[in-house]
Amino acid sequence: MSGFVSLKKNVDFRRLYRRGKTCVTSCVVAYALPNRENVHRLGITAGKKVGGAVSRNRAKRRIRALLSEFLKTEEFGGGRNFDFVIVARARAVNCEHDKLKRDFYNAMRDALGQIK
RNA sequence: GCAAGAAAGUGAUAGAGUGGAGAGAUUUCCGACGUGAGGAAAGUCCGGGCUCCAUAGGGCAGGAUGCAAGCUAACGGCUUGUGGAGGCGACUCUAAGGAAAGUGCAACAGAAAUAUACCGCCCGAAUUUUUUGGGUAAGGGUGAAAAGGCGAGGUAAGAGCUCACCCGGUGAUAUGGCGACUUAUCACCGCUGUAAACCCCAUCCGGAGCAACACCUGAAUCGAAGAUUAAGCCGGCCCGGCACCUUCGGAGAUUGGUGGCUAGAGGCGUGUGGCGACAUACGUUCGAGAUAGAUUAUCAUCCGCGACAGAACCCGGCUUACGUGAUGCUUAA
Repeated sequence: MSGFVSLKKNVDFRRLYRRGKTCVTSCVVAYALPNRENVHRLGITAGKKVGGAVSRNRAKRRIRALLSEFLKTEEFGGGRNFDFVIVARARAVNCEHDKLKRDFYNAMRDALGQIK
């Protein structure tokens, strides 16, 4: 995995919700903000609306896999490091992979585009 | 009807964890095992281990349990039985002590709900349409429930008022059984239901939990000692004081790390004992232990088209959820 660590503290989540650049799609909500660390950091939120423990774990796994894929693509230039918070919505559990991937990529492009 | 069990497979690409080496939050390389989610991991309803705290002994309060004998580390669990209920049957269900210790409650209906008299029946009185005093609980009607049932005697009419038989209860004796209980005889009684109302009786129960607990690191801070003048502050300088630095000791925070942590009241097989739960001997077998939390993502193929659902200290149960396929024995037609 081309590296990121997990975002743990509630303070960090609140900072992203308040100041981060955001984009909403039907499957996910993405927040992004450049950080001063030398790694990317990722926090995933899957609330009770998503489902039970099985559903929530599945949503988190799908999103984590997509992000590691995304960080390796050409269009993500690199250079700076970012904090991400991805909120999983109920559809992220069972929808088609293509749709989730399209939504996720759109959300990330949009959020990162706002920063640049 | 019962019992016991399964909980899709294969391949490709990418990734994760674990071990080692470099590197030093990220990351690079190498290797191994083919390694890894449940029957309920769930609900957190009981019980136990383990840890810390409390504890002379006893009682009250509070809570739990409630047919018997057994099994078990223990249990509110399980086994085998007893009584009761259901089913043609295989079989299933049962929170099953006490209402004859006391208190409470019993809507509506009904005359009356633990004590009574609306209609009726009988006797008397007045009036002769009826009214009124008394007796009675056979009959009517109400209700979830109405004074044990039926027959005879008895009576003005009736009534366990008396008697025979039956039904039920309590007690005593005897029979069989370790026991719950069973069967029989005798005596007394005829008493509404409700204890998942209070209550009574018997038995049991200290509290909190792995975010327990132990250790390491040691921020601000306190005390003591020391050291440097080239270096901060106090006035121009020295001394001195404060701060800084070093050492020792105290106290130890949010955070962080390590242990606790997984081989166990374990699984499987065979033998022995037991109707059985289970016990025991021997043999054999095993390996998630994460810490924002891994145990996958995507595609292909296949078919029966994939239910309920995600370990968090560990075990024994209970309860609840669950698509499909399939096994054995038995019952009825």
